[in-house]
Amino acid sequence: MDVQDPTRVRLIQAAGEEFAEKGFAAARVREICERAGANVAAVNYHFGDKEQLYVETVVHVHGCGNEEEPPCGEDAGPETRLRAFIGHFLARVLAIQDPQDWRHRLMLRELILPTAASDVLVRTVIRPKFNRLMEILRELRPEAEERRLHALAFSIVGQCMYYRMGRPVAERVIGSEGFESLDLEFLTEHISSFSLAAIKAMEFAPAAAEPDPAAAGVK
Amino acid sequence: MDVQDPTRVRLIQAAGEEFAEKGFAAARVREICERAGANVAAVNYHFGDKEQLYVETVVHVHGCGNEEEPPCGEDAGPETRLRAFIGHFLARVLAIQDPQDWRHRLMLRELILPTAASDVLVRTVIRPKFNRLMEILRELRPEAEERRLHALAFSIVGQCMYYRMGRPVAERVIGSEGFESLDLEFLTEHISSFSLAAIKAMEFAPAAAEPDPAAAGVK
DNA sequence: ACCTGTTTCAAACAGATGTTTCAGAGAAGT
DNA sequence: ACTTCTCTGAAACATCTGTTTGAAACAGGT
Repeated sequence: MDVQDPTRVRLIQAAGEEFAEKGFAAARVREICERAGANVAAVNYHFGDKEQLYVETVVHVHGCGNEEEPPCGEDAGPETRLRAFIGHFLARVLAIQDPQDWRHRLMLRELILPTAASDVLVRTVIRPKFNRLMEILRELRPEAEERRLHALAFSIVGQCMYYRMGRPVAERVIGSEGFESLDLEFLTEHISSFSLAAIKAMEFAPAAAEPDPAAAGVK
Repeated sequence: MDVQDPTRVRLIQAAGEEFAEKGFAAARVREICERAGANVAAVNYHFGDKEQLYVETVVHVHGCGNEEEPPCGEDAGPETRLRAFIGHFLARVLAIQDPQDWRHRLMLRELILPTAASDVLVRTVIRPKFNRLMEILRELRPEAEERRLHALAFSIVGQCMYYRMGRPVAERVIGSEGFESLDLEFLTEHISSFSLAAIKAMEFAPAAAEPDPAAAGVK
């Protein structure tokens, strides 16, 4: 938030912090303008109204969100690529603790309480990333039907995302020192091993073709 | 929201819906009072102000949240109990689509954006449930260290919770018809099998390369 | 110097929002 | 009937919120 930046980008910066912290409804344009060192009228002059500022702020996140690409070549095997995917995903998820990084917190809000702006987000950022994951899974289990692949992908994404969404409560449940010990390296290894073990060992029962009626599978 | 209910409980009911839908900041007391069929002054008369109404509403959720218990006896094996746990958890998670059921949506907001009210929630509802899961996992893999058990528990909880938190974006990514096909029965089976396969097959490497000590002894 | 289009600023505006006030209805006890 | 207490109702209040206005500052071109 340099002073010499044009007002427009200072506004987006300040708006990002404010929206990420308080959400759209609770954010105040006066506070945003104060943070940006601009006049109250600046928002309406540059963006029309509060809502359009919000949309442009969310959209701006995507532009900065695509920068990093998976640090793993396409030629590697599916296992390696899945590990890289999870590590990359987790790294961004856990970076949320950085108070400077309002982009992820804003993104999180968008994901849970979606507005019109999140359509763009899904199309440009999330769906491509999701499709890449689906490709890896398809390589690992080519015989799995589409629905099963979706569930597999969500199982992996869900494990990672939980450390973003569930962080406040998880920290209170197991204590903050216990939570701190779950660092990036350990979690990457854990979720990768957990998921790969499951993917490789799982039997995809079509539905009724199981002889044992459910719980008897204890061994 | 019966008309003959006392104003106080009608207010909490209406406030729950409103808060769950729009969040604390965006919720309007006039709207709440209108839904409750009460006067605008009712909120301040019965609860003091908007914030205390919010606290009492959240607290009220916990009272109603404990009602249901796991539908599975304690004498069953850990695998059966884990399946029951996941099924029970998922059932509540997926019930969020019920527009009548504002409690879970409100709870979700509390978990992500925790206020003072969520301390009570963690202590009375979440931690007991989490501990029950930890017991099951300890039975399945008694040799696992505490940190690993936490990660395992979060992997399971994360998979389930994703269908609550990530629902909006997941629906847009794979299409609503694809999402609909992931019903309670299928997801319970999937997450249970996925997690059990992982728990049984996973090798808990402390860090360095273990030759093959206790980990392989499951199968 | 003059015009022109752009940007900033202080002030004000209209509407919404949480809250308060106060008169009075209703019930219960004496 | 009288008091007392609890609760409701309509209106008003003070403040906050997003937005607009019109003048002024600024930069660039002619």
